[in-house]
Amino acid sequence: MSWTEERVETLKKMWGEGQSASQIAKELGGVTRNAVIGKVHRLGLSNRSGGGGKPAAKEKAAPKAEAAPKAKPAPKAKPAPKPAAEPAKAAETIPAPIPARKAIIPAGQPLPPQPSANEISPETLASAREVEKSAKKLSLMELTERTCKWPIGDPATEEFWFCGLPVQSGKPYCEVHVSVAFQPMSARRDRKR
DNA sequence: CCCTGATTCGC
DNA sequence: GCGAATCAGG
Repeated sequence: MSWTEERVETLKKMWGEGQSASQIAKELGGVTRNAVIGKVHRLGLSNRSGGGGKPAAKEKAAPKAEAAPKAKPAPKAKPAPKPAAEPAKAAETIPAPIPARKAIIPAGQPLPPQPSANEISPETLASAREVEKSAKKLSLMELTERTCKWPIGDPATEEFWFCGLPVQSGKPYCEVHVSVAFQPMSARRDRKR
Protein backbone atom coordinates (compact mmCIF):
# COMPACT_ATOMS: atom_id res chain seq x y z
CA MET A 1 0.00 0.00 0.00
CA SER A 2 1.21 3.47 -0.80
CA TRP A 3 0.18 6.84 0.46
CA THR A 4 -2.13 8.05 -2.23
CA GLU A 5 -3.68 11.47 -2.06
CA GLU A 6 -6.89 9.98 -0.88
CA ARG A 7 -5.30 7.95 1.87
CA VAL A 8 -3.27 10.90 3.06
CA GLU A 9 -6.40 12.96 3.10
CA THR A 10 -8.14 10.40 5.24
CA LEU A 11 -5.14 10.31 7.50
CA LYS A 12 -5.13 14.07 7.93
CA LYS A 13 -8.83 14.19 8.54
CA MET A 14 -8.90 11.46 11.14
CA TRP A 15 -5.76 12.68 12.85
CA GLY A 16 -7.25 16.13 13.02
CA GLU A 17 -10.33 14.68 14.59
CA GLY A 18 -8.27 13.17 17.31
CA GLN A 19 -8.48 9.60 16.16
CA SER A 20 -5.68 7.38 17.32
CA ALA A 21 -3.03 6.11 14.97
CA SER A 22 -4.24 2.55 15.31
CA GLN A 23 -7.76 3.54 14.50
CA ILE A 24 -6.59 5.37 11.42
CA ALA A 25 -4.48 2.40 10.41
CA LYS A 26 -7.44 0.11 10.80
CA GLU A 27 -9.59 2.41 8.75
CA LEU A 28 -7.08 2.71 5.95
CA GLY A 29 -6.10 -0.90 5.95
CA GLY A 30 -2.85 -2.32 4.74
CA VAL A 31 -0.85 -0.23 7.13
CA THR A 32 0.12 -0.49 10.74
CA ARG A 33 -0.22 2.23 13.31
CA ASN A 34 3.51 2.69 13.08
CA ALA A 35 3.16 3.51 9.43
CA VAL A 36 0.49 6.02 10.27
CA ILE A 37 2.55 7.63 12.97
CA GLY A 38 5.57 7.71 10.72
CA LYS A 39 3.55 9.37 8.00
CA VAL A 40 2.07 11.81 10.45
CA HIS A 41 5.53 12.87 11.47
CA ARG A 42 6.73 13.18 7.94
CA LEU A 43 3.74 15.32 7.16
CA GLY A 44 4.69 17.51 10.06
CA LEU A 45 1.43 17.29 11.94
CA SER A 46 2.82 15.59 14.96
CA ASN A 47 0.60 17.29 17.45
CA ARG A 48 -3.03 18.09 17.32
CA SER A 49 -5.29 20.35 19.25
CA GLY A 50 -6.36 18.90 22.51
CA GLY A 51 -3.45 16.54 22.56
CA GLY A 52 -3.85 12.84 22.17
CA GLY A 53 -2.92 12.52 25.78
CA LYS A 54 0.78 12.27 25.37
CA PRO A 55 2.85 15.39 25.09
CA ALA A 56 5.77 14.81 22.83
CA ALA A 57 8.84 15.19 24.97
CA LYS A 58 10.93 12.12 25.03
CA GLU A 59 14.65 11.98 25.43
CA LYS A 60 16.46 8.86 24.55
CA ALA A 61 20.07 8.13 25.23
CA ALA A 62 21.22 5.55 22.72
CA PRO A 63 19.14 2.56 23.71
CA LYS A 64 20.48 0.35 20.98
CA ALA A 65 23.93 -0.98 20.50
CA GLU A 66 26.01 1.83 19.19
CA ALA A 67 28.95 0.02 17.77
CA ALA A 68 29.92 2.38 14.99
CA PRO A 69 32.62 4.68 16.27
CA LYS A 70 31.41 7.56 14.22
CA ALA A 71 31.64 11.09 15.38
CA LYS A 72 28.13 12.42 15.01
CA PRO A 73 27.61 16.15 15.15
CA ALA A 74 24.33 15.69 16.95
CA PRO A 75 21.92 17.29 14.54
CA LYS A 76 19.07 16.38 16.79
CA ALA A 77 17.50 19.37 18.34
CA LYS A 78 14.15 19.71 19.99
CA PRO A 79 14.37 22.90 21.98
CA ALA A 80 10.68 23.63 21.89
CA PRO A 81 9.38 23.46 25.43
CA LYS A 82 5.99 21.87 25.55
CA PRO A 83 3.79 22.71 28.45
CA ALA A 84 0.43 20.99 28.54
CA ALA A 85 -1.82 22.59 26.01
CA GLU A 86 -5.18 23.47 27.45
CA PRO A 87 -7.70 23.61 24.65
CA ALA A 88 -10.39 25.76 26.13
CA LYS A 89 -8.98 27.15 29.29
CA ALA A 90 -5.73 28.95 29.68
CA ALA A 91 -4.54 31.40 27.10
CA GLU A 92 -1.91 30.23 24.69
CA THR A 93 1.51 31.35 25.61
CA ILE A 94 3.38 29.37 23.01
CA PRO A 95 3.84 30.64 19.46
CA ALA A 96 1.65 27.85 18.14
CA PRO A 97 3.37 26.83 14.92
CA ILE A 98 0.23 25.37 13.45
CA PRO A 99 -1.62 28.06 11.61
CA ALA A 100 -3.34 26.15 8.89
CA ARG A 101 -5.70 23.37 9.74
CA LYS A 102 -7.87 23.86 12.74
CA ALA A 103 -10.75 21.52 12.82
CA ILE A 104 -12.56 20.59 15.96
CA ILE A 105 -11.36 20.26 19.47
CA PRO A 106 -12.00 16.81 20.83
CA ALA A 107 -13.25 17.57 24.28
CA GLY A 108 -12.86 14.55 26.40
CA GLN A 109 -9.14 14.25 26.44
CA PRO A 110 -7.85 16.67 29.06
CA LEU A 111 -10.03 15.36 31.79
CA PRO A 112 -8.89 14.78 35.32
CA PRO A 113 -8.03 11.21 36.24
CA GLN A 114 -10.94 8.95 36.89
CA PRO A 115 -10.74 6.95 40.07
CA SER A 116 -11.52 3.32 39.48
CA ALA A 117 -13.93 3.02 42.34
CA ASN A 118 -15.63 6.17 41.28
CA GLU A 119 -19.09 6.96 42.29
CA ILE A 120 -21.31 9.08 40.16
CA SER A 121 -19.84 12.24 41.44
CA PRO A 122 -20.83 15.76 40.54
CA GLU A 123 -17.55 16.01 38.74
CA THR A 124 -18.46 13.11 36.51
CA LEU A 125 -21.84 14.55 35.75
CA ALA A 126 -20.29 17.91 35.10
CA SER A 127 -17.85 16.31 32.74
CA ALA A 128 -20.66 14.51 31.01
CA ARG A 129 -22.53 17.74 30.53
CA GLU A 130 -19.39 19.39 29.27
CA VAL A 131 -19.00 16.67 26.71
CA GLU A 132 -22.61 16.89 25.69
CA LYS A 133 -22.17 20.57 25.14
CA SER A 134 -19.30 19.97 22.75
CA ALA A 135 -20.66 16.78 21.30
CA LYS A 136 -20.47 16.33 17.60
CA LYS A 137 -24.19 15.73 17.45
CA LEU A 138 -24.02 12.82 15.11
CA SER A 139 -27.10 11.25 13.68
CA LEU A 140 -27.65 7.53 13.81
CA MET A 141 -26.34 7.08 10.31
CA GLU A 142 -23.17 8.96 11.09
CA LEU A 143 -22.12 6.70 13.89
CA THR A 144 -19.09 4.56 13.26
CA GLU A 145 -17.19 2.00 15.23
CA ARG A 146 -15.13 4.72 16.79
CA THR A 147 -17.71 7.32 17.63
CA CYS A 148 -19.32 7.58 21.02
CA LYS A 149 -22.82 6.19 20.85
CA TRP A 150 -24.08 7.93 23.93
CA PRO A 151 -27.53 9.28 23.18
CA ILE A 152 -28.27 12.86 24.08
CA GLY A 153 -31.70 14.32 24.26
CA ASP A 154 -35.13 12.87 23.62
CA PRO A 155 -35.47 10.45 20.71
CA ALA A 156 -39.06 11.59 20.27
CA THR A 157 -38.01 15.11 19.50
CA GLU A 158 -35.63 16.91 17.24
CA GLU A 159 -33.38 17.35 20.21
CA PHE A 160 -31.69 14.06 19.77
CA TRP A 161 -28.26 13.09 18.64
CA PHE A 162 -25.29 11.02 19.62
CA CYS A 163 -22.19 12.21 21.36
CA GLY A 164 -19.95 11.21 18.49
CA LEU A 165 -16.66 11.91 20.18
CA PRO A 166 -13.88 9.39 19.67
CA VAL A 167 -14.26 6.25 21.71
CA GLN A 168 -11.34 5.35 23.85
CA SER A 169 -10.79 1.65 23.50
CA GLY A 170 -13.18 -0.67 21.76
CA LYS A 171 -15.89 0.63 24.03
CA PRO A 172 -19.12 2.02 22.63
CA TYR A 173 -18.67 5.33 24.37
CA CYS A 174 -16.11 8.04 24.80
CA GLU A 175 -14.10 8.17 27.96
CA VAL A 176 -16.48 10.35 29.90
CA HIS A 177 -19.57 8.43 28.95
CA VAL A 178 -17.87 5.18 29.74
CA SER A 179 -17.30 6.50 33.21
CA VAL A 180 -20.93 7.46 33.49
CA ALA A 181 -22.24 4.25 32.01
CA PHE A 182 -20.19 1.71 33.87
CA GLN A 183 -20.76 2.33 37.50
CA PRO A 184 -19.36 -0.16 39.94
CA MET A 185 -22.13 -1.71 41.97
CA SER A 186 -20.44 -0.94 45.20
CA ALA A 187 -20.10 2.69 44.30
CA ARG A 188 -23.75 2.89 43.39
CA ARG A 189 -24.73 1.30 46.67
CA ASP A 190 -22.57 3.67 48.60
CA ARG A 191 -24.02 6.52 46.70
CA LYS A 192 -27.59 5.41 47.26
CA ARG A 193 -27.40 4.70 50.92
C1' DC B 1 -1.65 -6.60 29.27
C1' DC B 2 -4.10 -3.37 26.90
C1' DC B 3 -3.36 0.91 24.79
C1' DT B 4 -1.10 5.64 23.19
C1' DG B 5 2.40 8.46 20.34
C1' DA B 6 7.76 9.25 19.39
C1' DT B 7 11.99 8.08 17.57
C1' DT B 8 15.49 5.63 15.11
C1' DC B 9 17.41 3.68 11.23
C1' DG B 10 17.87 0.15 7.52
C1' DC B 11 15.71 -0.17 3.46
C1' DG C 1 9.82 8.35 1.80
C1' DC C 2 8.62 4.32 4.22
C1' DG C 3 7.65 1.60 8.38
C1' DA C 4 9.24 -2.19 11.77
C1' DA C 5 11.43 -2.20 15.91
C1' DT C 6 11.87 0.02 19.74
C1' DC C 7 11.20 3.34 23.39
C1' DA C 8 8.40 5.67 26.82
C1' DG C 9 4.46 6.23 29.03
C1' DG C 10 -0.96 5.79 30.59
